[in-house]
Amino acid sequence: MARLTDIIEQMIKDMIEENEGMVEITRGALAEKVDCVPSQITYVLSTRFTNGQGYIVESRRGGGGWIRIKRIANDNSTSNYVMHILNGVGDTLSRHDADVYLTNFVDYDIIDKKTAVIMFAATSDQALAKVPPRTRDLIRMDIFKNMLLSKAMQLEEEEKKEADERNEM
Amino acid sequence: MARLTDIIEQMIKDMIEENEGMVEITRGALAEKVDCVPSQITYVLSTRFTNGQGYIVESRRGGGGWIRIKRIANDNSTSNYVMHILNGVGDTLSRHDADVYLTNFVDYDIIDKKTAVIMFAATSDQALAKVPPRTRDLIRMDIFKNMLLSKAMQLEEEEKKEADERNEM
DNA sequence: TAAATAATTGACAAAGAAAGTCAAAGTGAT
DNA sequence: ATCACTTTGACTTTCTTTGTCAATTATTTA
Repeated sequence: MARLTDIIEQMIKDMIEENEGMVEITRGALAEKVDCVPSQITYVLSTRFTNGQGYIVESRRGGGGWIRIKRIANDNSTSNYVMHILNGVGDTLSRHDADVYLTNFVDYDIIDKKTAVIMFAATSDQALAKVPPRTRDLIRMDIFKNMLLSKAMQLEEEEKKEADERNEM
Repeated sequence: MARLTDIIEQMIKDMIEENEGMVEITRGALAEKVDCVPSQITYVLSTRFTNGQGYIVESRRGGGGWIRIKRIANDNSTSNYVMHILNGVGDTLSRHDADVYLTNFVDYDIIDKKTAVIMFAATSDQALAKVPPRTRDLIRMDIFKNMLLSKAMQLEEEEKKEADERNEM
């Protein structure tokens, strides 16, 4: 089961973790360590470290080249952040991408793990089994957006309440 | 006559039993063991391991793909209650009935209000606007059951943890 | 200094390895 | 004989792995 992809993904994430949000590698060296072709690294980066997944990847070719992977910091207010995501996403959402978003939200403390599990359940393939495959990702997105919108409203209310309490002092 | 379906069903259930509620298989391998076409496994999963029957099935395609089957253990009071509800409801769920159930769950302290709001959003007509009206209530029920099942699993885990803590004293 | 060479990553395509879908054909109860 | 359930298989979609060649940059050499 240990897919190469997953091993590489984890290695990079560990490195990022150890390095406070940023890591610089050379593709060839990492490939050698994992014993795979270099383009495998490229593949992992393009499927697991995209913008939507909260990463910025920069690189430089040529002798002495490198690949730098940064984790995007989340310094907005949380309700703003959610609204930002909400506006950025398109019309369709694969099961996998839903998972990625939710994991991110949990990591950034926007939703708690229990809520994430519920949201995952609501957008799972099993829940949508009776939806024709053609439209499944569309429906999934609608459900996801609706839940997220509710969440954003909850967050906004909480933030407002907190602000009020501060003002009363 | 031992139907293939039944044999496969039993095999999977045995595996789940041995594995504390969860197994991960590859469809092809299991099919080979039973000497049937892979889609037979799919059939068994979709008829015998549904949400209503207390199972959550996830999968992933592609190289290194898998199918994961989780069952709710069902030996605890609250999760038992939720499962009871889950089995009692039919195959379809109107928007209004969803609302009634959720209000009830909140009243009975099975889910908190925030979660209820999320679950409401997931089953709202707006979320399901693109689902043809004829099947909308069916899909709504599937989503509802999936979320509820996840919730039941969470509750069960919590209860187990609490019991453990009591035992440690 | 200009040109060649070596060292890197990038883009994309092809092949491989799963699982998913769907409809047709088979079986068994009633 | 019908109806629901099972079984099968061809085809599709998704994800992974590998490979090739192009683009870019640094370094060496003439």
